[in-house]
Amino acid sequence: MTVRTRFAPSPTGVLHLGSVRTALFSWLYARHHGGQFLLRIEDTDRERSTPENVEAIFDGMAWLNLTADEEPIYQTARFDRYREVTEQWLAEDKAYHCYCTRAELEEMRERQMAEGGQVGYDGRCRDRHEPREGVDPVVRFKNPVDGVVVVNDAVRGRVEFDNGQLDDLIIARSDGTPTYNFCVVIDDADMQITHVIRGDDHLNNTPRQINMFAALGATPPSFGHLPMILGADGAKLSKRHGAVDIRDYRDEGFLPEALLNYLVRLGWSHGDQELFSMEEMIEYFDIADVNQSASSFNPEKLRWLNQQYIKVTPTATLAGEVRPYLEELGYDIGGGPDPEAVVDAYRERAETLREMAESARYCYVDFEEFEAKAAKKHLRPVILEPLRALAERLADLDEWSVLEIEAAVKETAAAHEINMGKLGQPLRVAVTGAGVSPPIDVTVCLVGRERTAQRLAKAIAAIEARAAASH
RNA sequence: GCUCCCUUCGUCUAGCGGUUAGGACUCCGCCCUCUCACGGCGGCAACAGGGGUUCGAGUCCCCUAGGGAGUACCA
Repeated sequence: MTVRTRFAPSPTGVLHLGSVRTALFSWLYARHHGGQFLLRIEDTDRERSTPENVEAIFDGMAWLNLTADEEPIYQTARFDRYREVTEQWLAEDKAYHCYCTRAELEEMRERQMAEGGQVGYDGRCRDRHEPREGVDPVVRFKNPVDGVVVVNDAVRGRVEFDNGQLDDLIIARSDGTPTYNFCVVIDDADMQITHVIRGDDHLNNTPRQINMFAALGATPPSFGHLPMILGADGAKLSKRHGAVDIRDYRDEGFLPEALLNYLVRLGWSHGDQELFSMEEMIEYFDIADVNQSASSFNPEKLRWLNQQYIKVTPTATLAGEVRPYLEELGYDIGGGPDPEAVVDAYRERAETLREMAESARYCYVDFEEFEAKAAKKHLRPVILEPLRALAERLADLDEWSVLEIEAAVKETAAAHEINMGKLGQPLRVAVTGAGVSPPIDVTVCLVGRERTAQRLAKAIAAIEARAAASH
């Protein structure tokens, strides 16, 4: 039997971290077993579903490269099918019309709550078929009244539910539209889904669904319920914990592989391994190795992982990835170094693409002022002569290369009998405006011959002014 | 309230009856070093509590506590 999994998001919200991990696990499971991974848009809630959210889902999945093997299924396109089953169940006495009003249901719930027992529909319309004036009925599924439903969950193990605890759920609203639990069952059956991997929050729905599979005369798929992802503080993941929308992570400069690598380790592990290529994930992933407990989202570790990926991504690829960020920051790329050079200089000192682009600002944009603290410490009169000599030396360089620049700095320092650091830091502040940058030869090379000359002149003038002021 | 799920360093996790309880992120030292990083080395830090079972329990069972989910004409 070919494995078929599905990811079934509801476009009532954007694609977020937790959904993505669910999608990833489903995708990995299918890939691991050489099966198919499908996408289904659960848009039966027409009030809250939006085309923008549908777009956000496709967009996110495409960015992450979590490709589906067949065209996506839209539940709204399948209303005829759902109606067909509803009619059939009504005819077979597997479902019934319920004429209870919302007020009546509310009252029942309150009474049950007050009595301290279980809360749920009591089935009062099971044997009351006559219509009631002014009430559009809902259709309820006749859940078995006794016996137990056993869920052999791939991650939880055997879980039993008493049918007595389950009530007759609504499968069609009074306006005729079908509801979630019902659609899921029909779709999973029709799509021939073999393995349902979904969030923990659905574990309680599973016994009802299994009962409906039976009513349909279909074999239920295997189930695997994933633990939740919590925010860093252990509370439910929300906006408070930073980005929720998966696209925000792209905007911040995370690489899709890094995000996926981070997510795969939330609730799953393969010994002590932290870094997984997509091939390795597919090869090693097993639903049986999935944890049973919820895990907290740790932004620091995601950042660390992202850097691990930045470090090994080929230069040309990475340059292509940072380009949009450089542009977004308004840099004139043509008027500065090749992004490939920036990428190689910064791959070991940036955790995100955005950070990388921001750090490289001085390569493309002239600064007005030297950073006060750095200037005070490094742009001092003592360094005036060496800096002048270096400026001259640099201006005369035949070739503007890291090697030539390195030699120029070293020889100038030696000629003035000072350490590399004594000259390097002032030079760094002069050409970048601040005290932190890649190795000085690389930095100067990045800044370019012209800007280096201008900025050195500016620094020298600043030091001269400072010297004059102190006299 | 009722039903179901969960519980190893701050966080992610390894562990599958006998371990000095391992790794990763974070943090702190040291080394490397022209700054920042990277890298290397070292350090801080955990079996929720209580009962059993067993020669022996982080590992098996029960209870308690604490988290979470569901209990919608949401998905």
